[in-house]
Amino acid sequence: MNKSNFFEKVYLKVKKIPPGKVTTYGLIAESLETKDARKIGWALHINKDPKVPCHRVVGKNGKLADGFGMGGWEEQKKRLLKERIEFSDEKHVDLGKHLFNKL
DNA sequence: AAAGTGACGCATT
DNA sequence: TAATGCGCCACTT
Repeated sequence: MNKSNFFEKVYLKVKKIPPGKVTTYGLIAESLETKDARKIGWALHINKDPKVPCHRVVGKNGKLADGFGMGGWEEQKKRLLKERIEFSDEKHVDLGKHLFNKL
């Protein structure tokens, strides 16, 4: 049942993201003292916990994830828009205004 | 144990 | 600018 403590750490970080803010895989990876951003996305991919705002986690350049597990990046974008988060492109969040780097 | 996988990141072509 | 390759680290089979 417990995949690994690593996942919990990821979830913990993501859960700390306040509404209206976003963060990147790389930033979370650094917070966890690792270099692998892939693990972050992976942890969120298998995640089913609605308490984890995975839609607030984007790529380095604010890019949304193609493989979002609930309907694709379009669903993610919809949620972000709901939190007043602005987009610089269809698939890119405006990190300059909403980046949360105080994990 | 070895090989394969993965919602990324960065360098190079 | 876009596309491709390689690296990274933990998990699954």
